Amino acid sequence: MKLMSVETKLKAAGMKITPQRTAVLQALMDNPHHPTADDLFKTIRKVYPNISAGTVYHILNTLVSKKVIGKIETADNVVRYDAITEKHHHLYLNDEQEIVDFFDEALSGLIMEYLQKNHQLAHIDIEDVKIQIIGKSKQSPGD
Amino acid sequence: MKLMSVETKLKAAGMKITPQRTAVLQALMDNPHHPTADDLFKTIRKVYPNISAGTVYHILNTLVSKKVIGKIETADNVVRYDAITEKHHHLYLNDEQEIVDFFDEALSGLIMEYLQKNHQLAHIDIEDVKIQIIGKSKQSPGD
DNA sequence: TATTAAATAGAAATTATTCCTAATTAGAAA
DNA sequence: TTTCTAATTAGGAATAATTTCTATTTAATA
Repeated sequence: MKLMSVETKLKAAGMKITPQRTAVLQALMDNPHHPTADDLFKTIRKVYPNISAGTVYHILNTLVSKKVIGKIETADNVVRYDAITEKHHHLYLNDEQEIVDFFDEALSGLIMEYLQKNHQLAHIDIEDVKIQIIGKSKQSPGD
Repeated sequence: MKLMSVETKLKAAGMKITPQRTAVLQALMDNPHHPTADDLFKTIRKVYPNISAGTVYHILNTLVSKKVIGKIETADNVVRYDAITEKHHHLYLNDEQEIVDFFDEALSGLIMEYLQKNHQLAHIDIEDVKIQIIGKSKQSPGD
């Protein structure tokens, strides 16, 4: 899964391979900072100057719906994307300036197990549990 | 904390008490469904017909910055608000159609304790941990 | 009750995203 | 290979959510 090329991923999702899709998915895979659609648009336009913003948005939506990429929740009104589809969590640092991936399968398991016992959740089919760790870098002198 | 009136909350935050602010905070406290700014605007306008949308947005921003209310993260591009500032988690049900509060201090403590030991987080000052439980109501016949 | 800094109304501006349509193109089929 | 066709894209207009602006109003203090 992790090592699939852009084209393999697109094919696996049953999507036609186009230069635009290749560029969008590659740009997202190359950027670990959970970019917005506009971030990606600007990056791609440098090498592919007449790609349309609407196309980038459209491709991102398709990739999300086919579960090739993920969306990230943010407290402002921009959608961020994530090339990593393996279950993982996020570290929201310095007032959401930075969102860092955080992998810890043991923790996910621990929580899942704990939640199974909760009667408030008895009638819920739990699909996923995501943890948001909100914090600040200790060395940052600000505030 | 929980039982403070709207006016007490505003005063405690060092904010002037205005009818608009009172209406916005009261409307949010009366709505457990994590409304958007526009939801609140429409509700308030019924009883206060010439309140301005800009004012509602502005008041909500002020309330968030003074930590009188909270923002909720969503995967689409709308900001939702939460009158409850006590630490709690959220249940995202049926593809985010519904966001339900979930209180479990024991779980929060468990996770905090677990995370303290993680060396990836050694240089992070953890301020909060939020859990998003994504799931579906079992009885829902859809999909 | 007068003063003044802060708050609001209303509208315009901005930002993020979606929608629309004609032109193009990837991949299947011949 | 070439042809065909449904899917994709460019470009721009439209929409939605939110912010900004400015003149007017108002809450709280003196």
